[in-house]
Amino acid sequence: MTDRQAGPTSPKAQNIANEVRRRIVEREWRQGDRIPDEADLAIEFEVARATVNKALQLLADEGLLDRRRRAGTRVAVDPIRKTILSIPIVREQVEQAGMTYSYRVVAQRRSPVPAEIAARLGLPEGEPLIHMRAVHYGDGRPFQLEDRWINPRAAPGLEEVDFWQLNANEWLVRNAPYLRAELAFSAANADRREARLLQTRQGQALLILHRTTWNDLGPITTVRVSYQPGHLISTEGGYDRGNWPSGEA
Amino acid sequence: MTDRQAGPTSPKAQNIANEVRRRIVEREWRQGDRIPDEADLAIEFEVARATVNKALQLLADEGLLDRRRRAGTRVAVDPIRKTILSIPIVREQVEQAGMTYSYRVVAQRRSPVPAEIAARLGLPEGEPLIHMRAVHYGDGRPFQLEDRWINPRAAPGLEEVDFWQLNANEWLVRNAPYLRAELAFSAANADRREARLLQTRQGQALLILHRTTWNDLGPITTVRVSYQPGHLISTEGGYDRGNWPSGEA
DNA sequence: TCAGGTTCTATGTATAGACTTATTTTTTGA
DNA sequence: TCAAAAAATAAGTCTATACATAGAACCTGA
Repeated sequence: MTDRQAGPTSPKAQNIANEVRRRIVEREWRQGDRIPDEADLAIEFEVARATVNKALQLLADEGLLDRRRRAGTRVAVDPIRKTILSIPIVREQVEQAGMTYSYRVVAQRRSPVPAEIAARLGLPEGEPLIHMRAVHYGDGRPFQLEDRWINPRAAPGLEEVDFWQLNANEWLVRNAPYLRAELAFSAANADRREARLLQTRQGQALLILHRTTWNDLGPITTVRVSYQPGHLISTEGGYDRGNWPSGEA
Repeated sequence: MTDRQAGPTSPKAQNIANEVRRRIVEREWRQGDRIPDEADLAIEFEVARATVNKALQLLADEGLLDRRRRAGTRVAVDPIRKTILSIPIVREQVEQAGMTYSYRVVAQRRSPVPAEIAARLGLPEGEPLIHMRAVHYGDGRPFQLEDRWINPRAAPGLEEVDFWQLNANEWLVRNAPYLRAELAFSAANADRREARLLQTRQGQALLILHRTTWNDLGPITTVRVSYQPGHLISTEGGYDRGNWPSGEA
């Protein structure tokens, strides 16, 4: 009934997901509770079971629901905090902030990989990789610093590239798509070189991002990014794509 | 034909997604290229269009594909790095590391909210909130430190709780599910108090996590977590759920 | 030439029905 | 009593079909 008077079009699965969220937040359904099964909800909401399934899968992906075959669907006891984090390309990030982007390679050479990095990549120690250090600037002020190891065996076409001119990150992103990525955050005190390159003082706390990527040929690259002091990496909106219940606040 | 001999069962949509990934990584389909439309792929893979749609949506969510109505599907030019980050509950994290968890409240009182926090929460300055500081330990050694502001108006039942005994984080997680969350990372030098509580030296670089959550009643809580020196927060597996192509490496 | 409308097309979403599969529950039998 | 076998059930997946809709592409005609 009231077939559709909800103006702009509201995807049913979204609406159902929102309604379920509401019931959870409103504590009609409490943590650990079993909720009605898909078939029942399909009847209640007057939709096909597939639609309910889609909605509930969405919520399960968010960590709000636990679903198990035959056992049914329950409100997660520990609504794990899953967020989608997207690491933008530096240049875009800088330009989006209205600044002029520039890039400078500080060092680059082919060099046998040290033990620590080799372990991270799963390569034998001493394997010759390309090592480079570069600084990214916004309006001439240092924005981030990268210390990167690249495995030429996993990045065909790499040898021809002149990284003194081109941004390694962008070349890799555009030319060596990866299958798997690992990402980690930590903090470190700026050492003397970092302090100099980032134009800050030694000992300053820096946010560090480690990223390693692989394709089917093996590890492509591992990079340690040091951000300028005070930099914030943030994610927003706990939930993937999805409109909010109208009265969002 | 060859109806099903693929042993364990492989969800078709997953397989298609993997195959598309392979074609992208293998550079059969290059960044910016338009790929065949759903109908064609459905014919090629001998599945229903809905199945292709599911696979491609998955890849679009990962940021590997750009899809637009009528314009078709293209390989993303900047395969944005989207990762799912899940922040575990402290206690579980500690216990999973095989350590004994403990928790100590350092300070707690009702207090008018300072301007900075008020702004973050979208509340008027001076609103009386509950402010608390606590340390989480693993095997008696400080693991993380939290500095939290709680809005009792958004967390009914809060007044009765004795946070000197109970873990605020867990109580909130279990009793005040949120609709929206904001999360941010940064780094900071330990001040004198932090250094003392974390048993480290002043100036030590610390990884800081800020989290603020809302429900339909307004902001619930905002917390600043300082991790022990050297702590790493990592995410793994660039892709959501999804089996890997068999020869993953 | 170009603003405005029209057509067309690839994706977005929903549907009913079927079948699969993991698990729980129940039953059976030693 | 307890373990193994059988039944039941809820989610997981796929199919075929339908219609909606954004947005290119193509037409107009002034």
